[in-house]
Amino acid sequence: MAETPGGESLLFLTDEQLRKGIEAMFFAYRGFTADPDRILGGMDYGRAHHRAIHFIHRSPGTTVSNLLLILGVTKQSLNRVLRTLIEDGLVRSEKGKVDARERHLHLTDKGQMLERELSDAQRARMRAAYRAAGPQAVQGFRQVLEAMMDPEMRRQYNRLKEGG
Amino acid sequence: MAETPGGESLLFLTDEQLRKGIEAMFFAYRGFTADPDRILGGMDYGRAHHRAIHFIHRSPGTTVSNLLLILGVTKQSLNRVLRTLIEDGLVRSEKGKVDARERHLHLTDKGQMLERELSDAQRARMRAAYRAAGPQAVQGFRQVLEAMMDPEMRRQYNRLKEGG
DNA sequence: CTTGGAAAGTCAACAAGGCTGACGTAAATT
DNA sequence: AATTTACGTCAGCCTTGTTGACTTTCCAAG
Repeated sequence: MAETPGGESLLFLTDEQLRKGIEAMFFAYRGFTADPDRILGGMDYGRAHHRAIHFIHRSPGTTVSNLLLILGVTKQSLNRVLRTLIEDGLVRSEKGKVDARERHLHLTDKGQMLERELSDAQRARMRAAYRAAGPQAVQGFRQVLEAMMDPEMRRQYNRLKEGG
Repeated sequence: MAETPGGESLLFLTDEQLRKGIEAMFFAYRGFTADPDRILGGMDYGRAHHRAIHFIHRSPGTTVSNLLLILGVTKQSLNRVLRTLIEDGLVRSEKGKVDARERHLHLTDKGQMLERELSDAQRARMRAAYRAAGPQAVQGFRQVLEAMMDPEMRRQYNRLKEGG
C-alpha cells in the first residue's frame, strides 16, 4: 500500500479508485433526481422547473440575473421555464423598488406546495443515505463534492450555505 | 447538538443539512461533467456519447441490452448514439458467436484514444478533489453515494466494481 | 420442423431543455 | 444625452430523451 512521507494511504488515488468514484457519481445522480423526476413527470414540468423552484425557495426575492448565475443557463432557457411557472401561478415576479429593472422572484402558496412535495421526496432519499452512511461519511461526502466544484460554483454554493 | 441514545450526532439529519447535501450534489455534478462536455463540445458528440464510450471501455464486449440496463435509456436513444460511434469508427460491433442475436461492443483504437482524453480530464478533477479531501473523506463520499442509488443501479455499480 | 418470443435494429414523430443571434424596452449610470 | 444594465421575446437549431409500430434474426420449446 502506497504511503506518503506523512504516512497516509495513497491507494485512493489509483485510476481504478478514481473510475469507481466517477461511476458512483453517475449512478448516484440518477437516484438523486429520480424522485422529483417521477413527481414532475405527471405535470407539464421537468427538471429545469424543479431547479428554478428550488433556488427561488432557497433565496426568496432573488433576481433573474442571480438565478442565471446559479443555474448556469442562458436567459432564454431560464425565461421559458420561468414564464410557465409565473403563468401557472407558482412564482410571483415583482419589479424592484430600489432598482426597477430587476425582477424579484418569490414562490406563491401554490409554488410552496409543489416545492414541499419535491423536496420532501428528495430529502427523504438524502436522509436515508445519510443515515445509512453515518455522520462521519456525510462530512467526507460534502468535502469531496465541494472540492469537485468549479471555483465559481463553489462561491455560489457557499453563499447559499451562509443562510443555513 | 441532538444525540441519539447511542450517542451519535443527529445534526447531520436536519432539513438544512439535507438541503446543503442536495445543493452540493447539484453544483458538484456540474463540475463533474464540465471537462468532458468542453472536450466534446468541439466534436459532434455529447454527454450521451461519453457515457456509451465509458461503459464500453469499462466492460469490453458488453452487449447492447447490458448497456441499456446500465444507462437506463431506451434502445432507440442508445441506438442513435451507438450508430454514429460505429459509423465514425470509434466503436466496433460484432455478432455474438454463441448467441448471434447479440452484438458485442468494443472500442476501436480511435475510440480508445477519445476515451483516454475524456477520462484523463475527468480523473484529473476527481483526483484533485480526492487529494484535497483526503482518504477518510473519500470513503465517506463513496458510502453516501452508494446509499443514494436505486437498488437496481447499486447492483449494476457493484457488478462493475468487481473487476477493479 | 414449426412456432413463440427474445434481441437487435429501424422509422417516424414528438418534447424538454439546452444553445445562438437579433431585437426591444425600461431604467440606471455616466 | 449617450451608454449600459436587466429583462423579455422571437426565431431557429441541436442533443437527447420519449412512444409506437414494425422488421429481421435467431434461439429454444413444443
